[in-house]
Amino acid sequence: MNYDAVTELALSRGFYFPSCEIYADAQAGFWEYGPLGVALKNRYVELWRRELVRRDGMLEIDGSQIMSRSVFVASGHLESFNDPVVRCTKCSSVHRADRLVGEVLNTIVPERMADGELGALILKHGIRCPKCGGELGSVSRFNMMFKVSVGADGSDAYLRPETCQSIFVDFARLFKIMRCKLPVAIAQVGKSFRNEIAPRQSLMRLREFYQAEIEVFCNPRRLDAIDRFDEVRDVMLRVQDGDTLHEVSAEQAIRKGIVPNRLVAYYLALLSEFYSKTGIDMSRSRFRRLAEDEKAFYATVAYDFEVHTSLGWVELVACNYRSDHDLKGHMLLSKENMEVMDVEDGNSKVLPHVFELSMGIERSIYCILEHSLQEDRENDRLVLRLRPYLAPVQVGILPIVKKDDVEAKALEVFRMLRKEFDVFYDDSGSIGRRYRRLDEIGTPYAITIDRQTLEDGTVTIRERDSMNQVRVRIESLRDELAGRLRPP
RNA sequence: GCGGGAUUGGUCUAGUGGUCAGGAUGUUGGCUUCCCAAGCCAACGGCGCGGGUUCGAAUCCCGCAUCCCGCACCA
Repeated sequence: MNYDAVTELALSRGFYFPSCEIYADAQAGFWEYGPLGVALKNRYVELWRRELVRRDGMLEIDGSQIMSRSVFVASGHLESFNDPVVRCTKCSSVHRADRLVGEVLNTIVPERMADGELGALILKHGIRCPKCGGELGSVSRFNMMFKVSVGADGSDAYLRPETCQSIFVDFARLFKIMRCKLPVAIAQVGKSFRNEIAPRQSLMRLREFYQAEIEVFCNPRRLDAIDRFDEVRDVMLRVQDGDTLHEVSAEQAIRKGIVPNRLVAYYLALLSEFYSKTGIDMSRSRFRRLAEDEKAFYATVAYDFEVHTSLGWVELVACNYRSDHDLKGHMLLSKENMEVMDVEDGNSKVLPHVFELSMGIERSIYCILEHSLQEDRENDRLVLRLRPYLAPVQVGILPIVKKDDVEAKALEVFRMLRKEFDVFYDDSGSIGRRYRRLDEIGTPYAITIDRQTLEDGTVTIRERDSMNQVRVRIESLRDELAGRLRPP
């Protein structure tokens, strides 16, 4: 389906909707999860834990969202998490100063060139507005971090612009107390905050959003020494490099040099296996290798996991090789030693490098919804074909008619199941109407209580996708449902 | 932030100055109904915010906000 259909479903059924919408001063880029959205998100995160955190033996932390100024001095965000811009004094359009200068002078402008220097170059070469030819103003910066003041004296701190900084500042302690050996991965789910200039497309570009991040700390001399690689050597990867889409196994990707080392290939494979279980159509996905000018300021090699939707290609996960950018920065500023021993490398001291998988949860949720929502013309219904283990409401409980004895029995079944499963009891409207309502929110199973139930203690389980029904005994319902709702 | 379009019950929408803002869908209650959006009765619920023009504004003007598209940026 498309963006409009997903948005309409989200608004009308409570997956997500704009924040503070009853007030006129509500700001763009903030959205709330409604009841169904929370449940879907929680199940998504649980699958992420299962397929990545537990599978790989990662450590998970939950850091604070407000972090001290020094963190972002060390990480480079205060310096680099912004773009130099110039505004035209005539038409007031805004341009990237570094790109403009680079284009006109036909050179590459160093990323960290000072604003004054850029301004001087603009003056010296008489660069004017490319749109209207007007005179350009002075170079300024827009930092994307939200500044907050803490305590009575109001000292500066910032809302973290990416969750991973918590992991980096905690690294030395965690490595010691958790008896870590390289390579080790530390994971975190939490909120990040970016003061986007133009938030857009509901869940796709938010100012406050969830990330699930994984930071893999590794010895840069041993990037091919991953014994776990054997588990994924046959996993197929779709890697886009320039104009070429390679569809290869993880093993072939290494042999053909499409992915630089086994460590990167291993984690791309884990990610690929994870996403194939979310219900996203993997034939509409790719790992796109980023060109030099597309990468974040801290990355040396970067792949974006992208999914094609009605909005075009959407970036769900940034996979960045951050080298020792962060640990080195924090080590220099904090004086905390971040070097660790690598016993596998002759007991040498090493400052670990980092490969990260930085996942946008809202974007993932959106893609799952768009790829799962289908119009079933034959049966005149809208069906959200979520994988059963991701569905917000897992089971509908429906008395076939509203009659005392049938209702009583249905309520009995409902009470029996409600603590173990997310069940929804519905006795209003015709049975077909109730099935349709459940289909639209992705409920995989509906249990119907009818007259036969009163006679022989069996109920029907109706499957959302096939609309088929089977009869099972009430006593076996619990096991039956648990089996059907278990992740693969 | 710039340019363009839009904003009417939960959702989709009709309505371009003048009767109680109409419909569809939905929701709630009732009747009917034993397997896939049936029917009947009743009820609920709306003009994004602020200012202006006018005897009178959902409708015209201005400002703001939000949403959508393009540019730019990004998980």
